[in-house]
Amino acid sequence: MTPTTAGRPPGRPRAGVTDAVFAATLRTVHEIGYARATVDRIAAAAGIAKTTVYRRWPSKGALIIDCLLDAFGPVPLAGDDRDEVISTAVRWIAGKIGEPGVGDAFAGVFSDAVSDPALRDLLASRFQDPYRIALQDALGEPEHRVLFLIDTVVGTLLHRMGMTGRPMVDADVDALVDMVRRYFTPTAAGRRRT
Amino acid sequence: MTPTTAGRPPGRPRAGVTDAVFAATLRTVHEIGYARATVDRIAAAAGIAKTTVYRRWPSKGALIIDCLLDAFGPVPLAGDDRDEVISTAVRWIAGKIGEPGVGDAFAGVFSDAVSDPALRDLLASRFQDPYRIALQDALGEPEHRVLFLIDTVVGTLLHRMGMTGRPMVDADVDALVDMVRRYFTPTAAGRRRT
DNA sequence: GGGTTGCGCTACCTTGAGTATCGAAACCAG
DNA sequence: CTGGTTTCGATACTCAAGGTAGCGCAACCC
Repeated sequence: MTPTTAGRPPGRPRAGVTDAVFAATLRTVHEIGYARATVDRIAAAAGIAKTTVYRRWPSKGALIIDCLLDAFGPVPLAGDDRDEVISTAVRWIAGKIGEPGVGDAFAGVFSDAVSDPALRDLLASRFQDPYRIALQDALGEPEHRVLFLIDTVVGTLLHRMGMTGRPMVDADVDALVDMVRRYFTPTAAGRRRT
Repeated sequence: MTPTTAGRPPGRPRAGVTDAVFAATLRTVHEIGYARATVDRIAAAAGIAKTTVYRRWPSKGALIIDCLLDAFGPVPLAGDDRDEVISTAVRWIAGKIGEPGVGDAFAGVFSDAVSDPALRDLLASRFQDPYRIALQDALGEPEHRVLFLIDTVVGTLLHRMGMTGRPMVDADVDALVDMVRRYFTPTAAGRRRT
């Protein structure tokens, strides 16, 4: 969507602030934690007014979800077989959650979503579903198996993040990869190496 | 501590309200969700004043943790081998989380703990540690392995609870048991049955 | 310059956690 | 029965944060 395309609407054009807001969100969450990262502070960190944030996103949760979508991007589905696809995907999400601010923000929205059905729906439809569908296609697994895989991997990573405040260390990520690989690749029990 | 033991202190004795408060907590959380289950409402459901709750527990989080400790009780560690001990323990916690109100309350405190370091410490020391130590003893595994086991099992169950609002169905609990059993009982890859 | 829309600012509403205060109630000792 | 001590319930309050409303001004097009 270049600025000159398809009949620009009248009036003052919107300032391009989304990138600045996303960056400010992750930075603020990383520095002072999710709870203290209020919309006010995030807006201030981005150099704009709180009201401008609420003109773009209907709620704090929606902002964080969009921020996470931007931070995560599409899931890499590289690999010759399911074994490798799963390993790659698990390591990818573990790495993303380990990036400064991302894990905290993820755990934070998830937390808020627990007791906010509207946010839960948003999280499921806008965030989880795209990855779920991509994984179903790549793995040829039914929906409930992929949902179980996501519960396992994301749940484990978030639980560690939530209980310790830090992302999972590499050695435990290796263990996680190993565990889900063994379970989802029936014949992989014997071939321990890539 | 019977009432007549060891020099009762002067003044009006405390009313025995903890059981009523625990019951009211689970009931309220189950009926209207964690976020709307305010301390005010819980107190009202228990038939006492909010101030009385705060005389017993220093924060809402502390109340919920005590309530969960009461609801969970000690982990059953039955079974002849590690394989069975793990299965029993996993099914036990899955069942507890499935009880009305318990899973919601658990997911709720966990959520709050994510961005509240004090509550996180409380959750780790008062709730997780006793079970972790009991499992270390029963399984003869080092601390980091048991922590990984807990992350996996609890994380998966809470993620499902958080994303769907409902506890995990039995078939998926079976899958979870299967997965962690395979990983934590190296020789179990061959003997698929109990 | 006129029309239209976005921005920053300030003030505000609401909810919920947690605190302070005060009178009344419950217990014991004498 | 009275006094001392502690707890209870009720009310009122503070504080933080999500979210909203309104206003003056800025930026764009014609």
